[in-house]
Amino acid sequence: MERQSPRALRRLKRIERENSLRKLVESNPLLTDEDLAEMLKVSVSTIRFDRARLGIPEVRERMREMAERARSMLRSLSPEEMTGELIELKINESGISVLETTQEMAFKGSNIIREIYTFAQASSLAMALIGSEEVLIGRARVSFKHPVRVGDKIVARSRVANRKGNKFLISVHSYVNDVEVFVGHFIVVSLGKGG
Amino acid sequence: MERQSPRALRRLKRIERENSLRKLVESNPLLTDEDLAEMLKVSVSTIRFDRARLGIPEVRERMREMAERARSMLRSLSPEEMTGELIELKINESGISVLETTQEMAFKGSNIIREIYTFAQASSLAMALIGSEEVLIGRARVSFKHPVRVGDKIVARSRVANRKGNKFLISVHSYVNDVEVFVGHFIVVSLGKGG
DNA sequence: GTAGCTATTAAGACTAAGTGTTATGAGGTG
DNA sequence: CACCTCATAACACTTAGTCTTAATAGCTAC
Repeated sequence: MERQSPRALRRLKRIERENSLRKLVESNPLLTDEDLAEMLKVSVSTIRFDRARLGIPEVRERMREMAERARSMLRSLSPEEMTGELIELKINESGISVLETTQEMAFKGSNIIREIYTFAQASSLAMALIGSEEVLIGRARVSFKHPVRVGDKIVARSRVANRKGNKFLISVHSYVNDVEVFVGHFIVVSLGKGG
Repeated sequence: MERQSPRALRRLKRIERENSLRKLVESNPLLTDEDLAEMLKVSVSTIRFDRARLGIPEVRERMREMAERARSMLRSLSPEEMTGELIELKINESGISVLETTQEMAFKGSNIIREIYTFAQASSLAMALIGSEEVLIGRARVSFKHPVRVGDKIVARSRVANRKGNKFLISVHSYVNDVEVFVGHFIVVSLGKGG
């Protein structure tokens, strides 16, 4: 183990530092060269050379990338958007919503959409049917008939099938190109007034 | 309608521009003063004065804010994190996951967690139980026993109740402080090998 | 009609967090 | 000794601002 020359050791030290640098930047892309220099106990110049070697862009560029990616991801992942767009709504009667699926909604390394999204669209549509602010899902019986793929546009149609007091039985059928991909029956409970 | 003095008209024009500015920046926070100046057909100086009046920070600050917010939101909203953390897993037998709930997971203006998250945690835990890459949910019967609130830590316990070929019946019970908040029965289908 | 107000534009000096290039020095090597 | 690698430093430049202070255009009020 003592066979390494001091020169090789110095090189090793540099490579080690570069690995740390990579990890640091990855875990927190908002660190400036100065921050990094302090953390790794080297000068700012060294950090700059390291970054150049590793092809890591400057903090502002990293920020810009994050902000941009965030803009598109937050769109597709925010509760507002993962539930689809309401295109028809008759309170206490029926409603239709459409969800455009994107890569972010798919299983990693696959183009199959996670069932959560189909469920989220259907359940939020069911809840929207009730003309009340405070609504909760009690039970649900759902069936995923057919896998949905990235790019598919899911059309969910729902209607109130039954009502007993503040409990609504709502059925939702979702389609992709007229193929039924999902059927769900939700029991939704309205807590506030107005339901 | 002709009663307005030219002076008042000029003021109106400015206020109108400031409204446009506000909207532009809100819809795309990554626009520089130069971009904005071009869009609104005024000089960069004017944009700077307007921003100062309106208290809109510079583009880099806006970027930083977005990037920062993105970091925390992506954490809580990304499929990886909205499904909780696996803390125990016996393939084809049983598993436990824990989900820490945050404000982002709640209904707007409320501290009640959207049912989707309980469902997402449970369904992904059910899928994780199967030792196969390609897994789909066939059916599910779920019951939301009790509302979950922001800050609650949901512990989901699941086990394989039955198996017929590549179809698994998996039950999941979720608790917050030993109170059962969710029960679900999932039929999960394994497509790949290894199940 | 000239002084004054408002909105806009411009100009000057400064900042952060870089870029890219070119020294300079410290340690070790052939 | 000359040479190499690595770390550091020094210098000029960039972007997208900051803050302050003019300068101008267009109208108004006395």
